[in-house]
Amino acid sequence: MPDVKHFDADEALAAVELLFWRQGVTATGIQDIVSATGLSRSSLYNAFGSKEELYAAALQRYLDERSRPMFDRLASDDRGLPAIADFFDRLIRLRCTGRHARWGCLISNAHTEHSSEPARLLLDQHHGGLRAAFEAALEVARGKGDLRPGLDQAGAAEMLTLLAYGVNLRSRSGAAPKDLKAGVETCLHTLAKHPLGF
Amino acid sequence: MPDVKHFDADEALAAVELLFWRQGVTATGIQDIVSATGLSRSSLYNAFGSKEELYAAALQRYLDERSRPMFDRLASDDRGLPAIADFFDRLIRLRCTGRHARWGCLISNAHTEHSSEPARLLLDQHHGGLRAAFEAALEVARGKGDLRPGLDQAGAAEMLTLLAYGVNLRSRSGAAPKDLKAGVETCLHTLAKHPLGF
DNA sequence: CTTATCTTGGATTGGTCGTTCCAAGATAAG
DNA sequence: CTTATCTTGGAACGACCAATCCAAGATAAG
Repeated sequence: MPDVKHFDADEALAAVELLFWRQGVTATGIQDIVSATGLSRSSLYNAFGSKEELYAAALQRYLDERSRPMFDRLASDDRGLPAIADFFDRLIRLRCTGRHARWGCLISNAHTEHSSEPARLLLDQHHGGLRAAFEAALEVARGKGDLRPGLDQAGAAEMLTLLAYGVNLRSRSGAAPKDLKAGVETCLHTLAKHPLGF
Repeated sequence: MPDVKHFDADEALAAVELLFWRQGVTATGIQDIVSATGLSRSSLYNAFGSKEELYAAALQRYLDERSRPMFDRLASDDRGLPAIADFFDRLIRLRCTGRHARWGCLISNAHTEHSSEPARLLLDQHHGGLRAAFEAALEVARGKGDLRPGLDQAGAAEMLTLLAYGVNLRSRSGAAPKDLKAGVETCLHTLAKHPLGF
């Protein structure tokens, strides 16, 4: 008896995610979403509820589909410091070139825009996830004896996380990749016991 | 013959600055500005032009009245590394406590919201100003022999600037001051030649 | 006071905001 | 096919958006 859904909810959410990512929540109207998804207002509200809920869903999708894979790759990379360097290389390339150049990071952007408590929790999750991934990579580096003696690993993980946010932010205003790279590379050099070969 | 202005333009701009700082541009309506300044729409548009121009003026005021004094203090502080540590101490206190707690930095926030080219130039000015101040402090530290040998000072200045943006961003979502401090302190320790006494 | 000029408040513009509602269309079980 | 249920598109809601305009008020020189 009951009718089934006539569209792919996640496909629609993916389109919404791109809108919020590029333009922000407040600058994105429901009409923009209707146009981008091809769905009607009714279907949208029926499937996702209010705009705020839609935003939260988009944040969640970004965290799961975009951030987490980056975190996991970093955390399971057994190279230590080179893994961290690789992470930042990819990050800067992602932020400065290609389809999403100058978009920044949806989660970083949300720090300025968010309002609801569920949204804020997602930001903390993102922060914790990235920080944990850095800690894992640092622990590997320590095992290899690559870390500067006396380094506070927890503090270093927090520092690297804040640095990543800085990269995300500045890239949105068109910061030069070479400047971002210079800042990151100096940071990595100060973590290492011996001069790095990259 | 001509009549004179009946209000203090900078006083009004200061109120507008606070609104944009706390709520962002898009979330702030002209009506909010009318209420906060006590001025009429006519006076507002007559004195400042469009909302976009008003935003640019607020950014400029923030840069001149809030950021620059911090930069100048840092650049003219002759202590070197302790000057940098002091800068971050003040920054974190400013961002996490008091009247503007959890507001972040208007310029950092603008990275997500800005649209016009004049606004973007102000962001670059801010970045360059802070970076130059860090470079000056690092140069002092080098003169004292406090810097780790082989450190790239330009890269370190860029790193510290990105770190400050990270602090600004995370503070808006209620990051714990102790976490921010931990990240900053580790960063400073890695810059120093010898263990720091603070 | 007269007069010329600028300032001011309030009404008003056309447009867009997020959201709701309802009738028409689509679907699948019986 | 009938029937019950869900989906869909489009109209409509009141509220607010940035911006403009104009008549009335305030001001200061002569």
